[in-house]
Amino acid sequence: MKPEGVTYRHFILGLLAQKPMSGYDINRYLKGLGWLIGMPSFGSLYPALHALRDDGLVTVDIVPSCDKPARKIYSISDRGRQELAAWSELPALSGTPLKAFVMRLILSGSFSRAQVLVHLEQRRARVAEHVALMEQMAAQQREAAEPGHGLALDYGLALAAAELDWLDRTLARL
Amino acid sequence: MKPEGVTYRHFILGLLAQKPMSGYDINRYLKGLGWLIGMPSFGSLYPALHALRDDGLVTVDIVPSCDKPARKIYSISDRGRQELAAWSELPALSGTPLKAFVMRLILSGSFSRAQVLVHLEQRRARVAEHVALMEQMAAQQREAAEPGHGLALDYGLALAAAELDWLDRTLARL
DNA sequence: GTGCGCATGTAAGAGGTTACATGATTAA
DNA sequence: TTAATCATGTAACCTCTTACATGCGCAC
Repeated sequence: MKPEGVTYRHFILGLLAQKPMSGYDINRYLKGLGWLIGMPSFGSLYPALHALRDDGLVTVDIVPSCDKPARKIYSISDRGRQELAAWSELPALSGTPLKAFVMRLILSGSFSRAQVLVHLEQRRARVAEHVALMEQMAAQQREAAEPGHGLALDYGLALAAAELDWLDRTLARL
Repeated sequence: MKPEGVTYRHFILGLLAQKPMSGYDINRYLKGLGWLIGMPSFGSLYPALHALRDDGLVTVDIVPSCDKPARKIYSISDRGRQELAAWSELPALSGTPLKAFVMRLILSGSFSRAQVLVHLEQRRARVAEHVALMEQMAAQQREAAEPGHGLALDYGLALAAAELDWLDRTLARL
């Protein structure tokens, strides 16, 4: 399997593994989670659902309604579950690591406890790496006087510290 | 001017407003800032630079070198500065608010103090909104038992709290 | 002698957003 | 009557990533 950039394909598949939903349901379910990473618009949600159906990874139940358009409830299939399991083993190496991580976090209910721990530890290692990098940069250009850069580094370090803290607390709790 | 999704165009323009750089320089400059939002690859960096040049927003200085390929140092032009000023007034309404915010943060050296404060306050308001939304969702489904969703909300709230804290401290400091 | 840092660039393809189309119901 | 929620979908467009091409110098 290829590394594959941040796609909604497997993310949506994972959501359907938690419980059968329609496209509209998924959209609602994701409200409030999008502030960090942004969430798919209908223009990518519906086509993604169609693709999953065409590939046999999900099945559709059409629930007709008298007045409104028929709801289409998607459920994950056995092949879908296999694909999802394979995907969950892949390291999250994408261009926007935060996005990949948050997606896996949301899906963690479908993964084994061990798998979740691996993801959290991988993320911890990644963040720690970047903290080291940022501290190094901050030290290097103490008087380089690029004010925005300094502000951004400060912001990044603050968020990273909070994230490491959360990761440690969460790892301890499991 | 249209709202315009997250593009590197104005971001790169803003970086060149801080100091003249080559594409390779920009890439180096951005190392370490990418962990949150991801940073442009050469495949988008160089074409963006060419487009800015074609539109007369930047000028190029070719610095030949005996062995290595000639470096091309880009500098912002007056028209570029105008465009950048106009862009900085726009509210950051894109699909990935974090990305838009971090970009403006990095560029804050090119903005007026007042402008920076506006950006920080807008961000504060946004994050506070989402915190309210997340708390509401967390309260609603206390026993809904969607474990991943709960974990993601917890994560989101932790990061949001840290960000609000940073924003308040930074706003107070200016 | 293999890989990395320097330094620029192009082309194909993937993937997403925006805007549109449809249409009933309900609240301000 | 104007707007929002419910509910699905398509198509044009835009942008970015990936992979490639080139080529020197230096370190292991």
